[in-house]
Amino acid sequence: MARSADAFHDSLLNTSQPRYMQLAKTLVAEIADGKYAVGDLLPTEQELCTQFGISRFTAREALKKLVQSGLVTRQPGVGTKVVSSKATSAYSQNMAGISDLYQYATDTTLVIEKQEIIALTEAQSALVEGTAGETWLHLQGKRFVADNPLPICVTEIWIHPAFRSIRGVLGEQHEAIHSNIEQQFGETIATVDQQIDAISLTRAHATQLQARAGSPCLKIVRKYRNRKGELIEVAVSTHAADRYSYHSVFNREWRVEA
Amino acid sequence: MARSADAFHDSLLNTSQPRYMQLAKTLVAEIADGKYAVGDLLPTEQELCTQFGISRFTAREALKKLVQSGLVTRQPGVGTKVVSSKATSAYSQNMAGISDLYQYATDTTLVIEKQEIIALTEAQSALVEGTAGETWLHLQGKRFVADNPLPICVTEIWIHPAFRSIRGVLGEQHEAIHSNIEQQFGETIATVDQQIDAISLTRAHATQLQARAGSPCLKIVRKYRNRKGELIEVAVSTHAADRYSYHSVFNREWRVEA
DNA sequence: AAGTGGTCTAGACCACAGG
DNA sequence: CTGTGGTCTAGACCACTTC
Repeated sequence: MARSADAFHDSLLNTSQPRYMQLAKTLVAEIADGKYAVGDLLPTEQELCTQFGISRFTAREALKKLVQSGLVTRQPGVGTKVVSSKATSAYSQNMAGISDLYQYATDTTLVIEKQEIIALTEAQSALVEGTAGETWLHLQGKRFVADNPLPICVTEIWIHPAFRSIRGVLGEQHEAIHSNIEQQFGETIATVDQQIDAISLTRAHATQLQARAGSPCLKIVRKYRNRKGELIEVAVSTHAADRYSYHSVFNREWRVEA
Repeated sequence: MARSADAFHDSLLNTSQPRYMQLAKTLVAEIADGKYAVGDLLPTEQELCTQFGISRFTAREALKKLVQSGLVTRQPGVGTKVVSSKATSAYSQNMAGISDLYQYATDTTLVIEKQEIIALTEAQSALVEGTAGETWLHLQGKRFVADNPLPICVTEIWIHPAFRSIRGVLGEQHEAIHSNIEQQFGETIATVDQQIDAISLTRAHATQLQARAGSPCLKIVRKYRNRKGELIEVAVSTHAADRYSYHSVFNREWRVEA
């Protein structure tokens, strides 16, 4: 314990990050290293306070991060129990956070077939929270997985006028479009909200997917926002039902409300 | 502002919930009512403190809830901006964690119409990760929302033999079945994994939902597990596409990254 | 310069689980 | 009973945005 506390205090020189985040990383590393095994109890809040010379608030903020990562569960009167030793469950289409969206983009291939700057129609302006007539960049393509020649979905993307000069988004993409925006413009995606619906395949989409018109499909709309809440990109994906399935895992939070 | 603050103080008599949660619900309601429109700034933390007579800690905890719900974004030097009013025609469920599953169960009504103990078929044993012949409790029902007489989904539930003696799960349910299991048996649900697919409505389901057979629908399979990873309950819900929409928000800071 | 949210401290009381 | 985590207060300093 003394060793990790020393390492922690050394890291306090790094002012780039808040203390609770540094403590969270320290604990994550210790769990990954096996210092605390699955089923073990982490030090209590009080112990963390004295060991690391921090207030209870800071210790709790750090422990919150572990709970949100699904590494530990907490219970009044019991303590903080380790339930998993790895922060991220690398594989499988597991949507637990933004990072999984990046992973998804590298695991699959998006082929952009059309790229044009368009003036928003009324309907489109409602979707992208803009005003009709604004000139957004509109992309259209299909997403493929591994060897399968059949696309898993057709994707339409709208990009805010400020980023419509984005380069290199025609043809095969092996990383996310929003990742491109982040790199080329220094913009950061802070939140993504998505909505999933079941709809009938339109004739046009059916042709592109080589599926039967009217068959069920998953329509996923993802809106990418910066930390100001401004809409940077909207992606609408229409998935052939038998080629795609959405999966996610939730871990118990610190609080249960009735 | 005086009215909402008064209503808030009245609700303080309700000790069933912490203050920050009550404040969060108050703000969510005010956003839904249009008191704050999309693009507006919410009161600052300082204003909330004085208006509601709470400390900054409590105000911040409440605002965190709104951020997690994707309703607002926050920025130092600027304020708390509304980015969504959560107003949709069809019932839209927001899933950010397990607690939202409890909330969903209390916001809607599940009517269980059939309850029987069955021996697993081969197909069922694969679904519930048991062996054929095991005797699980099988429930069947429909879920309703508010005044709408049309159900939003039909639900089938399988419960592990250890908990098949569960009581009070026939008729109208206003809390989650897994919540019942937790209370009656002291078992704790630690993780939930769910899978979402689009399928065609079978004739039987179409009749129950009073919808058209063959129309698209969302099929959601949720598996509830305890801390040991053992499967406690499996719920399969088939949603009429035009009555239900799945929504979730990812925030950048949800994960601890090394 | 003024005000915002982000971080942090040092206290406090509570419900709950365990011996 | 003691100790746990959950909630809450009243302060404080900071980086940042906006004027």
